[in-house]
Amino acid sequence: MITASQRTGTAAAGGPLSFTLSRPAPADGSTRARLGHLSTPHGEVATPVFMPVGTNATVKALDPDDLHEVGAQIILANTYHLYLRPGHQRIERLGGLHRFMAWDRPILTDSGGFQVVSLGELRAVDDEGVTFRSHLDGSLHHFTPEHAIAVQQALGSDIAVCLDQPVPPHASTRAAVAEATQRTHEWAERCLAAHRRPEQALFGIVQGGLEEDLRAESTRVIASLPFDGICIGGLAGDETPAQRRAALDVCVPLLAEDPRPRYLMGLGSPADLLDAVDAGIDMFDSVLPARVARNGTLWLPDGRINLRNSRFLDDPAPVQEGCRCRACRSFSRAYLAHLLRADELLFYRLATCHNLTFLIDFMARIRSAIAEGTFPELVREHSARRASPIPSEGPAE
RNA sequence: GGGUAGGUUGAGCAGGUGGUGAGCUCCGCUGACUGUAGAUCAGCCGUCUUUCGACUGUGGGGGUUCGAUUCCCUCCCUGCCCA
Repeated sequence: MITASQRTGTAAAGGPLSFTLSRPAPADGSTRARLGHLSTPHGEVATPVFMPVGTNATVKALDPDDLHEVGAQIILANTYHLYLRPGHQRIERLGGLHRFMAWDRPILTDSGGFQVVSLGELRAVDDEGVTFRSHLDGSLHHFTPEHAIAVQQALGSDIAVCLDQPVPPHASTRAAVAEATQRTHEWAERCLAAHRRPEQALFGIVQGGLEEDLRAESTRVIASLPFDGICIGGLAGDETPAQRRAALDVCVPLLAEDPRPRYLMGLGSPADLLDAVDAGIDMFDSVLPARVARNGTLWLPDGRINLRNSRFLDDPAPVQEGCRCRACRSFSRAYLAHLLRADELLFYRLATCHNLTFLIDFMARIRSAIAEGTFPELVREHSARRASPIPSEGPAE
């Protein structure tokens, strides 16, 4: 086994990434929410943080200026996608991912582990690695933990992530979860061994499905390795919020004395983030706000609206009164509803700006509540709002 | 005026040469979306009905027939050609 002292460049050794807690979770146990500070080669990140997803070296529909305006502190890009196109070596030749996409702040690269699930029929897994059939041209690609690390090193992200094998919650037997989790652990060690870039942090991933003992074991195994941070994977599928919370309440207490950041992979609804911060999570990513925006749904403090609904065609109000985003500053719901129907490209940009601004501001609000010690009230306020019988039309406006 | 091709559910079409035309694509309406094979997908989209189902509907009117979108008569409308 590799220990922290054998690796250079880990958090413990004062390496590429330091994580300091400016406000730890309170001792009274009212919440596990905490305030932290990530320091990376490309700048500082206040946690809890939401990371917009830029799979193909772009957050769809936005450019870096938009991302700055929206308030993105760090974004995620995808190893698998960039490996297939345009190729990690090409990006390396062109000066690395930051330069390639003109993003000067931190980048976290996902390993491609999630594609083990999302690509469905297009892949096969064995102990050695994953065999993917490219979704672009059908060509076969063998992806090993070592390969996943090599690609991420070529991309030059601030934070790399281990190749893992998530298990989709539906139709997963305990035996399948156990096997995938065990494999994830073996791959974690191989990723550590393959990782050579002292300026790049590396996070390990906890799996274990919804099996409490496997989650706990996985947490202990991954936490015992000298990673710079701990990802919790496999919890953005079709499990219920209660199941997710239960899984987090297994993992996080085992990390209570652990100084490293905790990253819950793949969650992105406001309610999910609030609950997971309460459970002690520091980092998040999700395609949800951006995808949902492109498909016409915009988030509001009291719910959401679907701009496809005909009632917005005559609505002169901004999407959200008082919102600082460029959509709300200049345009009406009627205009956005028109752009959506007319299939105009501007819609995607404006809608994405709004939802990302909304979520990033929501995280800022969470951070200030933690700072002020009022986070439990914020949680209570939101759960009361959700339980309230007044909004009769479900989660709508 | 003559010739010719047509008129099908909001639009554009398919089909149908005497045996029950509600099929497609747009548009429209609604929903879904969580480490992006997603600016995507699903449902609905003549009327009534929660469903089952019933009814209406092939430009209008008439005729032949057990039965007409199909055959006949007549009228209307549209495109093109010729005057």
